[in-house]
Amino acid sequence: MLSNSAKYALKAVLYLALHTSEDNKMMVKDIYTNINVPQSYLAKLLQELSKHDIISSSRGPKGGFYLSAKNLGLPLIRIVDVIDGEQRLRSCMLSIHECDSENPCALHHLVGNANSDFIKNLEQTTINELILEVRAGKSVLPL
Amino acid sequence: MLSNSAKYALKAVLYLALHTSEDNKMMVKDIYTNINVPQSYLAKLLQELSKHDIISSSRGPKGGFYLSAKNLGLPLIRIVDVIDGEQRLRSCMLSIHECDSENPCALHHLVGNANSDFIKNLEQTTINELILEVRAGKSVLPL
DNA sequence: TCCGAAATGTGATTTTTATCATATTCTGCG
DNA sequence: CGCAGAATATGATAAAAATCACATTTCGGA
Repeated sequence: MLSNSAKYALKAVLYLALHTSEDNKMMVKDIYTNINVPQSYLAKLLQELSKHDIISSSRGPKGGFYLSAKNLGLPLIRIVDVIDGEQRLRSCMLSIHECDSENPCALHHLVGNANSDFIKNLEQTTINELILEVRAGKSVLPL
Repeated sequence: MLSNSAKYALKAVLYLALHTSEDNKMMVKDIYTNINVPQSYLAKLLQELSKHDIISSSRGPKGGFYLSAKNLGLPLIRIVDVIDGEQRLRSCMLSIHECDSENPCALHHLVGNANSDFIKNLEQTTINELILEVRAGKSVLPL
């Protein structure tokens, strides 16, 4: 469903959302231990996210990664689409091309709306909204 | 969610369910073209399924793979558990161990009951039930 | 202006998954 | 019995995903 990379990326972004801001950046080496992702792998992922303007960064001393207000408004789907590509999440359970709700493959009913609901949620929920829930204690981030 | 192998296995089993029986067996070479799975890869998967008594087989001339009445009564989950292992399907969206509905991780709500519903369906639906739906025209198997 | 701290870019290595190939064993039939 | 047709066993190769390593660029501050 989600690749390891996408999960890592989500974790990292959520962590940044909780702990950084424009004037409180964070370096990879201070992040990776906290979210339990291999250092240089995380570095690569963050660079990718940064390149696609999903997170922000600045180099040099006092530099690091962070989330701007603008970044916080992005829907979660952006993260997984950038890392996994848009296909992966949206492919049919049996990887059959001609499968949709009009012409459902045999497993379609079993999945039900599971997958499409999940995608819809990822599209409609912003990073910020998710963080608000965490702060409100409605969910947890035991990264 | 499901590995390629698991998808292949599901396709193969469904195909066998539709087209074989105790006295109408089928060889890999007559199956693989129909379900669009590489021949020797399919062979390996069928052997694995056979070893775990999910499908039946017999060697020699007039031999091949088939589904017995007993096989038909198995729940679909058996197929994916044998091929993918029991962990894969059941791991949390962020691969966080301590994540369940009691103590939901941040993404838990986004997935909603999607995943657990799917698993439940796989557990409760037998191969035969699925095939009946296909025969009744309620769903399609464009393998 | 120069040094060091940080991200960035590039590519090599390892591990897992998918795929292919081939030798071996079993079994029905003449 | 013996041969040919089938699954079974084993392991080699290819491709993709995950991981690691290091040289390069950029930038703030002394």
